[in-house]
Formats: sequence, C-alpha cells, structure tokens
Amino acid sequence: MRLENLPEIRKFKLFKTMSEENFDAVMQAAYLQNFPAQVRLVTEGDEADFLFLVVEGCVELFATANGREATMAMIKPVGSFILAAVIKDARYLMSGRTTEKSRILMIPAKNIRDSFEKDSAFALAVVTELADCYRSVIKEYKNLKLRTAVERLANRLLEYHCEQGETGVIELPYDKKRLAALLGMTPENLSRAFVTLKPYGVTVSGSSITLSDMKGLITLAKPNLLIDRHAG
Amino acid sequence: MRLENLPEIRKFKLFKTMSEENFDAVMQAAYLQNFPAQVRLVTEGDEADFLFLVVEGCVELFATANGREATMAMIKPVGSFILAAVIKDARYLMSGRTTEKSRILMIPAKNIRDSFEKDSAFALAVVTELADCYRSVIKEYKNLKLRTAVERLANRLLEYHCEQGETGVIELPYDKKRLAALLGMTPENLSRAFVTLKPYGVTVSGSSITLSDMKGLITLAKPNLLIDRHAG
DNA sequence: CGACGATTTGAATAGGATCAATGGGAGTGG
DNA sequence: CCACTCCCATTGATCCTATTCAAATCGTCG
Repeated sequence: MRLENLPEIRKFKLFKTMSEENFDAVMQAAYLQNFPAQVRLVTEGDEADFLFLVVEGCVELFATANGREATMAMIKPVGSFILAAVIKDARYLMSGRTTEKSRILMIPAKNIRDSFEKDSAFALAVVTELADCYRSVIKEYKNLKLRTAVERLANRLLEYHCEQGETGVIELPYDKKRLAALLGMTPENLSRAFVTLKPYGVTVSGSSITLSDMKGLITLAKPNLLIDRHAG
Repeated sequence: MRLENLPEIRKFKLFKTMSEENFDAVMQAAYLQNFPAQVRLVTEGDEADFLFLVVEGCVELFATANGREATMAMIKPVGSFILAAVIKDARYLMSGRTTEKSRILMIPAKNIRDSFEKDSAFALAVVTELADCYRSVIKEYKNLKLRTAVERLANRLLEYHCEQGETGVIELPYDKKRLAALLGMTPENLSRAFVTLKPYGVTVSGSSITLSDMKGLITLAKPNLLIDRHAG
C-alpha cells in the first residue's frame, strides 16, 4: 500500500508496540482505500475477512433485526473495528458504513491472526484493545439501561464539551439523525430532548450548541466515572 | 487451595491450554471459598484485585446509577467474570453477588497478569475469552435495542429449551424477579409478557414452563444467529 | 426561485414503569 | 397437622416515556 498515512497508523495503539518486521509485513498485505460517504464496508453475518482501520473520515457501526436498526458506535480516526470477529475468525455481528468521505485501511484477517501468534507485543496490544472495546460496550449498555434519553443526551453533550476544549460551545460531530440513533432514540425525540435541556442552559443553533449553565447541566446529567469518558 | 474441584477448573477454557507449571502456580495463589446466597463479591468502582471463577452456584452481575439497577449477566459454572478489568488493571464496571449458595475461586489479578506475559498459550486463551465476552455483550445490546420485551422473553425461552434438551418443558434457571431484570424489564412486565405468550403455546406453572407450539413461538420470536445462542 | 432532505412541532398511540392490592406457596412455630 | 407470616408473583389501574404518524418549517444546493 501507499505510505502517506503510515506514520499515524504506526502510532495507533494496536501497532505501536509491534515489531518493525511484523508491521511491515502486515502493511504490505493491507489496502488503503478512499470511499465516499454512505458506502457499506461490512455487513453483519459476513465472514471476517478484514480488520478495518479508519484513517480519515468516520464509520458508523450498526445492526439490524426485525426491520429495526440500531446504531452501535461511531468510529473516528484512528480507530479499528470488528477486531473481535477477526480474532475469533467468526462472522461480523455488526454492519459498517461510511458517514462521510473516508480513508480506510483494510488488513486481511489472516495477517492479523498470524502476527498475533508470532509477535507477543502485538498480542498484548490486541488484548488491551479488546479489553477496552469490551469495557466500552459495557458502558454503553449501562448508559442505555440506567439512563433516560434526556440524561443520555446531557452526558453526551458534556463529553463533546470536554473533547472540544471546554469553550462553552460545541459542534455536533454528526448530523442529528445519527446522533439520535447513537443515543438510542428517534430524531423527533432528540429534538424534544434538546427542548427539555433549554432550562439547563443548552441552546441549539443548527449543529452548534451553546452551554451556558454547566453546573445545572451537570446536576441533571450526573456524569459517572463508570459510564462516561468525561466525568471527574 | 483445596483440590477437589481442580479437574473441572483445569478443563475451563481459560486454563485448558495453560502450561502445567503456570497452572499450578496460579492455583497455589488462589482461594476457593464457599459463599451463601446474596453475598456481594465485588462492587463496581473497586480496583480489580481478583479474577473470579464460579465453580458452583451462580453469580449475578449488575450495575447501578441514579438509584436504578440493571442486571447485566448471570454467570454459571464454570464461568469467569471481570476478566477485562483484571487485564487492564482497572476498576470494576459491574458489581457481582451470589444468587444462591456458591463456590467461588478467587485468583489474584497479579498472578493472572503475570501468567499472561509468561505463557503465550494462556495469553491466547485470554484473548479468545475476551473476544467471546465482547461478542456476548454486543449480542445483549442488540437484543435490548432491536427487540420488544415479549420478543426477548420468547427468545430466552427458546434458548433455555435448547440448553435443556428440547423436551417441550423448561425449568427457569432463576426466579422470575431475576429473569425479569436480566431481560431488562420489571417483574410485573414479565408476568404480562408470559400472558401475551399464552396464545403461542407457553404455559406457566411456577418455575416450570411448557412449550406446546414451537412453530408459533419461533415465528413470534424470530431467533437470529447474530443475537441468539439457539437459532439455526 | 424551487426542490429536496433534514429538523422541528403537534397529536395520537404504544410499550413499559409505577403504584396499589390481591393471591399463593414455602417455611416457621405452635 | 394447621395457622401464621413473609415473600414472590400476579392482576388491575394509572402514569410516563418514547415511538409513530402527520404536517409545517428551515436550509441548502442546484
């Protein structure tokens, strides 16, 4: 593959500790491709042929059943997806599609599994990454089961605020439709949740959100170290 | 520790491939203890000092926030819990309590992490176990997001039916209160869900359930390979 | 300007939760 | 063996959250 993005990939936590030799071998076999928005990269039920890395852009992971659809996660650079299926040599449990123009690195699953056996530093990185993924899903599950829609939104806003430098103004990272799906609600309900948060200093203007009463919002959201990335 | 249950522990997938030497060392440091029902073994937020194995009995994993409580999983013999926290040397995201008289093996986290580094066969087993755990939570998450309460119950009944030998009669593995919590509903709602399933051949008599219209029940449940252990 | 998709708002509905009351065993003590 | 008690399960009534369906509005892009 071409090397323009190699340095950042090398810095990604999965590969940082990998031996030079294995890294080169893996990248030799990998494909770096550009995709437009709305391209389906993987479909649930398919065999795990590749590990995916989002190098630029964004990928939405989602699942379907009974005619319903649920957004499971959004993957931003540099992040991997469906590592567990690759390691287990199993079928994907989720589908993935780009939500914007994206640059995606596809690594044949076999190369990952081979390196895993040859390179113990890489094996450790895989375990750590898997443990992180596991803990993230547990947190999402708790978020969904233990909070109302308004509380989930409030905490998500606090998270973005934290990520974006605590300036009092947030830019939503996706359109509201997708944000709603990610939070486990309908777009209509998200709209209403924003209205509910108005008394807590939340002002919406398109994709730009102003937070003018952090204290009040935090009181409502009750951020929790064991659920949220922000909090503390 | 005492050795009465050693053979079954040795057979547990986490330890099956471990070197004799490491297994002995790990078990040397472990404690096997009997607990009555309703004993809190771990509390979310605590540091991961031990990996736990359920040798006999049953442990309920649950989480709390905002005065609410959610059951995350039930662990039966032989099963481990909070492996991810142990590997990451992080805080537990879930609490665990026995639901019945149980025999629990407690392995100091440090021994697990040490063996993990020394024994590559064990490392592989850990990765596999973590990947399994991850995929299980994803399935639970899909189950919750993509199905109604009645559908979740129907599929759970089919799962138990499958596990228990497809005799047409199921014995519920826990009391209904806990089953309700596990399925993400209230006990009242579980009761009503059973009533809803009556036209599909589901007859309740205490903890014993009769299924007399498998075809109808399956049509309603729509079991899914990518969510359910049964199905197929 | 006009069209189309995204967002918001409104009204009606559904799925579950909560609150309250009743029924039913299992275990205890007489 | 029976009465009593307590806890669990069921049932009924009501409330609440969130979904659905419908319509209006906003924004953007050609």
